Amino acid sequence: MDWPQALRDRGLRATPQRVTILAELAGRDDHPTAEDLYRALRDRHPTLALSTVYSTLETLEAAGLAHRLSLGEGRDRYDANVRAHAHLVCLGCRRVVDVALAPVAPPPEAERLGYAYAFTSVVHHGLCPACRRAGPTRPD
Amino acid sequence: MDWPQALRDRGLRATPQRVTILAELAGRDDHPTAEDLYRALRDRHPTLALSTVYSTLETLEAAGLAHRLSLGEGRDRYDANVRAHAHLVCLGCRRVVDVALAPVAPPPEAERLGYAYAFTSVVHHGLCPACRRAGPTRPD
DNA sequence: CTGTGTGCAAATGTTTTGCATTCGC
DNA sequence: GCGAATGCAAAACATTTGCACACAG
Repeated sequence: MDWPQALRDRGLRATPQRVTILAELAGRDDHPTAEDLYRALRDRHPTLALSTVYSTLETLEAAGLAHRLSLGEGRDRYDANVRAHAHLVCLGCRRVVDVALAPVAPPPEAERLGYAYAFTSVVHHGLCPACRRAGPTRPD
Repeated sequence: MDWPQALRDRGLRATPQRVTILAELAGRDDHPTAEDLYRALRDRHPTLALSTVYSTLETLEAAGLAHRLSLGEGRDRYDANVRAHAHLVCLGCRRVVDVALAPVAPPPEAERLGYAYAFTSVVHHGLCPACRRAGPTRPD
């Protein structure tokens, strides 16, 4: 994938920081946080600032090149998978995997209340195999 | 509703703080944050501490008397409506309303990957009537 | 009485902001 | 060269924690 081009196509400047962050995010499927990305890129990019990671992620999200996930963990995760999909979160280890998104209808209230419906986000929860084994009794 | 009893039924001490917080939360449908509740109760309950609101909300959630909503606003909201329902969030003003929850199936990946499926949360997004009028062009 | 809950203050962790410097275009 | 992006440090927030005192059961 030509990340510099993808950036310019949306009218964004293709700075090395943006390209690196976008490539790193797109290259992993573990839904990293800003800090995760920062730590992963520090070696290759010693002058990279954490605040640049934050502002870049905000920019990427606004440009539709990344999605932000707020799962109630105190920090946000990011996802370069921009195709429609749902998430499956482990209640034990908090791992997040992308899963298929079944078609969702807007709620009847949307029309009744006069909302312009936009989209729906779906987050499934469960216990992953490893956590099932680790602690069979764990509601969390 | 007998809040002290509801608390004791779950094995919790019915302190005045808990009763007041639970009653306030149950009496509103705007999905307040911890700070919102704290500010609303301050007058009636001058010695109430914000940290008590936080710990009480955590306790109520663990007891199944409240739900926590993480909508990516930087702070969490709470909801005493414990019946299964979805949420509809306005992209403009961030207002949150409860809406009907259509039946959701666990994603096929849950079984395929060996997850013990638990539950799914559904958040719809749209523009409320007021925000549609205010700014017709506003992706957010 | 006893142990749990509260209040207060300080700490923590994430995200944001201000500003001078750098660099893509 | 110009204006947008970056890096760095400091600030702003939400939330958590430690601990002495208060109170529900």
